[in-house]
Amino acid sequence: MNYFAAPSANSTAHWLKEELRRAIVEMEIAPGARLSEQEIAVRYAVSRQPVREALISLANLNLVEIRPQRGTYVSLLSLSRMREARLLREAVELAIIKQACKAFDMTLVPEIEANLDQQTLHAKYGDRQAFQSVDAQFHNLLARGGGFLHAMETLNGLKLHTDRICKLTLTGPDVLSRLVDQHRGIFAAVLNRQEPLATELMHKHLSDILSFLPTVQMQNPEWFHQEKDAQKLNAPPAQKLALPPRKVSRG
Amino acid sequence: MNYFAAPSANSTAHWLKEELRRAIVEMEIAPGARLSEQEIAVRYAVSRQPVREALISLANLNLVEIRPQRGTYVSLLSLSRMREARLLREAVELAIIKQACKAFDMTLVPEIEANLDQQTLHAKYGDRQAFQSVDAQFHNLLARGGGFLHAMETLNGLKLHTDRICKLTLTGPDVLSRLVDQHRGIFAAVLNRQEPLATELMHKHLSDILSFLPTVQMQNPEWFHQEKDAQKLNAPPAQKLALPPRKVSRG
DNA sequence: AATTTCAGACTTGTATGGTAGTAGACGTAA
DNA sequence: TTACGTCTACTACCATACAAGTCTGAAATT
Repeated sequence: MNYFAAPSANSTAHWLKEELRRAIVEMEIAPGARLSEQEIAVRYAVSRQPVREALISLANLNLVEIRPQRGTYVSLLSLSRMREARLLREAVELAIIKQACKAFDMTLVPEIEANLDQQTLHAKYGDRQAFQSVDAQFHNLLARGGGFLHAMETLNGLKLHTDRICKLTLTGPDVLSRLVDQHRGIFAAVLNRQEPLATELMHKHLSDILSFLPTVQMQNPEWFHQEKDAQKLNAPPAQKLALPPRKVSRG
Repeated sequence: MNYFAAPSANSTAHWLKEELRRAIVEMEIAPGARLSEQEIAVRYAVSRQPVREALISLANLNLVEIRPQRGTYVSLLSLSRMREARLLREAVELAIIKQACKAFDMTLVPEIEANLDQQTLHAKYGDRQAFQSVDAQFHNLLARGGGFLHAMETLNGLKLHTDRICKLTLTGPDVLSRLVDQHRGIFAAVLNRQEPLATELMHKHLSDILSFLPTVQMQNPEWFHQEKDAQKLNAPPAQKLALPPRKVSRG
């Protein structure tokens, strides 16, 4: 049957797109780095065409920037984009939570509880990558429970802008388990139909996503777009906490 | 210079993508219609490769569906998608309006007023296509005024899902001029920093986008995904008003 | 008549050669 | 030293050829 066949889910182009997306979000390829079609083609032992198509899709996601006849580069991190994306994501998530509190699809409850258990586990062992994956799934499940079967596309599109920063800042079991607690609180509030509480918790949950942003930017200015901060737009307060000065190098 | 160079803005592929996007949104190509790479290539006198790349981008926008080795088809209209998109768009627009009421970039005021005048003109002459274009620009200007420089991407992505329906239902000067009045009201409320009024007006403005949807679906069921309406999700009340039974044919 | 098989005419996916445009090194001249 | 052409080695873009999967329909079989 294969009803939900993604566009050529088995094709080289699709596979490459996913692989490159992962590598970019995981910061294995630094923001601003060059991505030559030719080089990628030989590295993955495929022709240039699938590479090209993968890059086009990534450009549509704003993860790379194709400059014609010049080169293709991993998009730099943009403060204004991230702040906007965070704000818009909050708007979307709150709309979802509201609906979820009105009517929730109870058949999803077991799946969500299993998901929360996985979160706990990954947090315990500090497996950030696995946690982020399950975290995304949690938010998608909330959306589905609230009756939003397609919102995850918009949501994931917005999340993409902040995922790279989260990869850097979600370090250590303490940070992760704090997030799990927030998730459990939100889910409980939804099940209890406590809309004001649920929205308040979700707001708090999303608020400190960018707390560490200034620190990261300070330590790695070459990753960021230099932009006049004319647009403050809910600028997060500078965080004083120390951030591990990890530098990411290309594989 | 060319700082904001869109990815290959002059390329054949980009040009084709825009052309096909327009044709699909304007319903010149019916939902469900087949789009052969070969056929498009000969029609526009280009090779298959740029066509292919254009279709990939359109698939990323959910405007077409590529089924490997089978064919490429214009996406069907989906009730659930449209309802969700409308709801999410409202969430985003309200978030923007809130910010706009807090602090608005006054340098944009002349541009917006000029835009409103254009709306009035297009409405007067019943030029729906021009109106829709200027309408989109109005909402983008509001976003920019509120400090959102990138939100238009998310916004336009959500709008895409309902644009085809709006093309069918925005008929006649009376409907259009009503929308202009709503726009003027919203903008005035923003300038006067009347947040509750502004959000209320925006809510009303967006609420009846899908009013005519059941009628359209009744008259052209072949354009729609057949879906169990298990997800009612703010189902709009069936409208009794007569809709011109216009059938759209391929060019 | 009903079912299976198989050949062919499609479809999209991939590989590769060639083209036009860009950037940077280099030499030359002021 | 600085400014300005030229040349060369890149780049993404496009066209073409080939490969592989899918559907259709007619012919062979039951």
